[in-house]
Amino acid sequence: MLSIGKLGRAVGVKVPTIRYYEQIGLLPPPERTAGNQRLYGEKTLERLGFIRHARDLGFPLDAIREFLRLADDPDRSCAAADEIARRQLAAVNDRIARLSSLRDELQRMVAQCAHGTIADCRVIEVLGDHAHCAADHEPG
Amino acid sequence: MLSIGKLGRAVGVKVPTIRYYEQIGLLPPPERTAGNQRLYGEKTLERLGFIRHARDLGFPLDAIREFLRLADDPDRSCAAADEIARRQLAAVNDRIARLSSLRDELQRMVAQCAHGTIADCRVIEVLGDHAHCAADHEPG
DNA sequence: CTAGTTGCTCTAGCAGCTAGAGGTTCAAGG
DNA sequence: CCTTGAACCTCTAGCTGCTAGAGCAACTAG
Repeated sequence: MLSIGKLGRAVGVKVPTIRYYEQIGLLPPPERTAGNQRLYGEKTLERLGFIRHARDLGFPLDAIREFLRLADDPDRSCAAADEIARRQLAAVNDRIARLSSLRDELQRMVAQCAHGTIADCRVIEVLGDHAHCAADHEPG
Repeated sequence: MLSIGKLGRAVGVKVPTIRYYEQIGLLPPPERTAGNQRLYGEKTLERLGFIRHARDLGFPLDAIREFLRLADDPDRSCAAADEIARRQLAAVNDRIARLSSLRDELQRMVAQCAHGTIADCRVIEVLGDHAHCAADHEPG
């Protein structure tokens, strides 16, 4: 059995975060010692590892909650889990595309900076004037 | 002179957001009508356009605040603005790299889903077991 | 002139934690 | 066995960047 600190260190999640996950119902209320301190077993270690990993991958807590409900009921169809993963994949592709055009613009900004005074520097101007923008976002 | 609603529509920023920017000092307190309603001129339109554009590009408000301070004082060296842009560029490249490995893993997850029950589905398993993870994040 | 939209201020809420106060319990060393 | 200090407890408040709502005042079009 692990204390909350050891669990946190084992999984790479901070102690207040674990308590927060319990509070919002992602983790079940654990056993307690006689002195009211939390005690965790293997199952919670795995469950928290799953949560941490999914968070690293950018899944919002709501999606993780769905995953966990599915995992708690393994006879149900895989389609739901698949659908969540597909949705996340689409969102990630979208974010990559937006970030790529952002990167292009930043590179242009840095390249155009003449290393003189602001008056000569295009960084501010590029950011202020939409006409100089190569990104995919719309004006107005 | 523009009302707050017209300014918002012109720039693509919601009305409460404009008031919020004023509250945190990104926009100066504007003129008011006799009836206490905000009135904006060209300068604020440009300034808000700048902010909106920079937000779209993923700059945090603190970085934007820095940019605006520089723009308000155009005799200073460009180096600071350049430095901010470089920092942002590095951060963006980092985010793109992380998202790319995330995309790979999600694609793998989706490809491995057997469209059967959860018991056969690797989505949950891949997320739970770090050994199946090709991403660059560390366990523990 | 009146109706309907837009504006005002203020407070509270969202995600996903993080930090602090003020106190208790546990584990290690002597 | 006792002490010390780290780790734990609960509770509240704060962070970013807004968004939503209440309850009211002012502006604009017909």
